Amino acid sequence: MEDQLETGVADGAEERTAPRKRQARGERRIAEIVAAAARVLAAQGYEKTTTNAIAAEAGISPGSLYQYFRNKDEIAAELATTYAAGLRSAHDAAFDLTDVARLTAEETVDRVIDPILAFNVANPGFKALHARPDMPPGLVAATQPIHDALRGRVIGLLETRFPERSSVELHLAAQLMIQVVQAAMPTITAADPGERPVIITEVKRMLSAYVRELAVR
Amino acid sequence: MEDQLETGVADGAEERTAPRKRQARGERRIAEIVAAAARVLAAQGYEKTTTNAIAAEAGISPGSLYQYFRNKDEIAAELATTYAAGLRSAHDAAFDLTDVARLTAEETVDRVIDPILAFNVANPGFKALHARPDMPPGLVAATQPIHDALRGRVIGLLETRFPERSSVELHLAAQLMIQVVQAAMPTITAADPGERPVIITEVKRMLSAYVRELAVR
Amino acid sequence: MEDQLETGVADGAEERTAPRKRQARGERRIAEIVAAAARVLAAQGYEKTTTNAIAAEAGISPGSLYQYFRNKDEIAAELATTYAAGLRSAHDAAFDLTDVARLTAEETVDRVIDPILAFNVANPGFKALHARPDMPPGLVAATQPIHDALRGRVIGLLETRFPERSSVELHLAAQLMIQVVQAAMPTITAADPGERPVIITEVKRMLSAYVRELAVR
Amino acid sequence: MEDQLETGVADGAEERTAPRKRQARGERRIAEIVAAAARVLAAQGYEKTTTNAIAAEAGISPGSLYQYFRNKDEIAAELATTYAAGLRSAHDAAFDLTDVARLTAEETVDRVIDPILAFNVANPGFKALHARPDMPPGLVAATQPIHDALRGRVIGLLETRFPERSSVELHLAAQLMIQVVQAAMPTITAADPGERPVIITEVKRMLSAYVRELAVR
DNA sequence: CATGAATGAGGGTTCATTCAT
DNA sequence: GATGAATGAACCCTCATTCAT
Repeated sequence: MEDQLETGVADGAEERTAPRKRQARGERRIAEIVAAAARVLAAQGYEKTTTNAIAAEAGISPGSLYQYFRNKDEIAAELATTYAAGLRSAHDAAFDLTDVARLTAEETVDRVIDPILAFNVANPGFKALHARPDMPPGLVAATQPIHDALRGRVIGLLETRFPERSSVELHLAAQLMIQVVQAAMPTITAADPGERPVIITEVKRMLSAYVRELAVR
Repeated sequence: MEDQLETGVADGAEERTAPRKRQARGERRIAEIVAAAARVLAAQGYEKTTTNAIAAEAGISPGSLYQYFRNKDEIAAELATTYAAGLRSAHDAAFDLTDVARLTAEETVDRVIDPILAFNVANPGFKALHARPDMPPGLVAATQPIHDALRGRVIGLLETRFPERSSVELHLAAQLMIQVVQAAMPTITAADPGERPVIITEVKRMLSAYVRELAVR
Repeated sequence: MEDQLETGVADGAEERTAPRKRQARGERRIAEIVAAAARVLAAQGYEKTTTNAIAAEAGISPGSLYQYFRNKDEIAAELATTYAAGLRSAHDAAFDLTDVARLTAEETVDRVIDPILAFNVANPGFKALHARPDMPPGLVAATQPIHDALRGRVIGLLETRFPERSSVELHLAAQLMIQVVQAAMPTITAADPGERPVIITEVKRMLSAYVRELAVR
Repeated sequence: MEDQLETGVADGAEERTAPRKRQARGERRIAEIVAAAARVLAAQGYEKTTTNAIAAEAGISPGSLYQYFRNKDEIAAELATTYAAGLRSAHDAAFDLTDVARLTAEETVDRVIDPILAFNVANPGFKALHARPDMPPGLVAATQPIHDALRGRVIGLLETRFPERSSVELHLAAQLMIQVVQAAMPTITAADPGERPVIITEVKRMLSAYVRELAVR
């Protein structure tokens, strides 16, 4: 899954000059650092994650970090961007809007939730980046794209499913649905793997009920 | 315990009041410190809250903090206890289990949520104390009572309303409902006060739908 | 043995006015504080002994300490003085210079050492007051009387026993003998009580050999 | 270990020296810090020695200390190790067990004491590291090797000289002899350099007498 | 570019001492 | 006098960041 972190990033800008290689190397380094940050973040949480620990995990010197990032928050921001991309492509794989109108509430919910769940489980550092009261402003800004991308997807799905509902309504609904999943995530990941389906089912029940309510509102 | 301090000093009326006054002063100080901590916590979040900042906010010296608390976590723990009590009494005012069985889903949800919402709005430091992956163990322990108390209330209400549901089911349902509210709280408090009712309504819709689903499951 | 701490201090100045009682109370307080200090010192060592701990042990408030002593060192100084007196009277009981000239080396050594050993064992706080490189100057000065008193006694004994030896020689010899005992004290007190006699015997052997050497020098 | 750091970097000569230089710099820094610690320790004693003072004395920042040592005790431990090595080699220079059996008591004593005396005079920080009741456990452990090494030497010498004595006896004798020297050290170093020989002679007399007693016991 | 030693402002906490009551 | 809350400088240590090599 850490591999994913590099996917979709370094391709597309294949120039053929000397700087290119350096550029490529730089991007690889950035990816390595970000992957290291993800690992440390997953293990320690945001506040207890030190830049030295990230550097050590990435196998480079502390000083080198600052060749690529101006400060700690910027690393987190880059990781957030990476996560946004990863989540986007995870959703891409599952999303197919062609027959959304015919989906049951349960199916709709599955389409929204399952990729999020899978992504959270596969990327344990993800949760350390969630909006929290004491997040530094820079990180808040950096985290925004993730949420925007995610919400955009869900809004798109809801719009297709409920064309009669207002944009504001769906915006709010999408946000709320996502928040519910994220709120339940710690409980899910902390639970015994065998117990997780029970919790997930409960979350889905709530969301399905909500989607149904949205239909008849 | 406090009484004991006064016992055995049978002579002199001022001997009886002096300790009480000091006692009272001590409790007032503790309350002041905790209130100051709540303010700083609300503004800065847990990790960025320094003991010096709490002391300054409370108008005392750093050393004085430690006359009343052994360390930073203990201050947070005391605040958590205070919040637990506040939340309990907020719920007490709203809770009346006598006719719960006749409640509609909407009414049930209101009973659960409204006190929580009001409490969160009134106590902006509350959110800084929520369980997070990188919380110090002492704070985790200190925060537990709040969650337990809250969940206990909600479980009690659900049990009365849905006697046919299993304890495990209701336990999970209660936890999930609370998580939803807490997850939506940042959005609510961050929103323009005029916009809040819309968001709150949406949250309640989701929960009401869930409660209804719980009834017919 | 703590009783001893009060002995020989408060008597001799028995005035009969109002201040007298207060004076007496003050001296009793001082004695209590000093005794408390001795206990804490014995348990914690000099550096780890806090004035608050002494106050608590004495059953008074920190502020009250400073009614009787200007600072921490002064308490230690007073304890040192008390110890000097105690040691003096301990020696008084054992010393009888009338027939010293006829004493064997072993007997001479016993006379010097036994009271010191007994005193050290009985007053576990004594060792915390010994001259050490990091002692505050005030305490150094305060400790001096103990050593002077002790050395004075031993010099007196040696002078009687070895009238032919120069004062400088005996001064040095006395100091050295005392140092040896003090140096061995931690080993003795730390040892299993059953093992102590073996160590003590060894110390005495060394000193006896030295005293004999002093005779034939 | 150090070698390993250089292995696997087969290209480039500067690649081979750079680590060595850095390594060397690190070891020099450690030595500087330890030397600074010795100076501060000599002047202030263990408890009053602050890490900031050591850093200042070493001409570095407080934080830099912790690049090389995990905490204050570890610095002391390193100094203790250094002292142990220094003392060992000081003894090595003076020790030659081949003809110990023929040594007079005086010569035996000289062999034991002279290196210790010289070492103490040359290393004024040494005394601050001696076992005391209130020493932090880490320092106790760190100091142990010094004493063990020293005692081992003396025991070895005594065993060669007095093969008929039991191991327990010699163990005790060695410890006592060392304690005597250490106990007399403050007096010696504090004394006017011109006066020192007199004191030293006296100490040696006592120990010689003891060694003689050991022979005829 | 890479290194990793160096920095130094704070962080939480302690404690001898003071002072209002 | 007695109290104990209050003080605040200082302690040990951390870590994001910089800089000489």
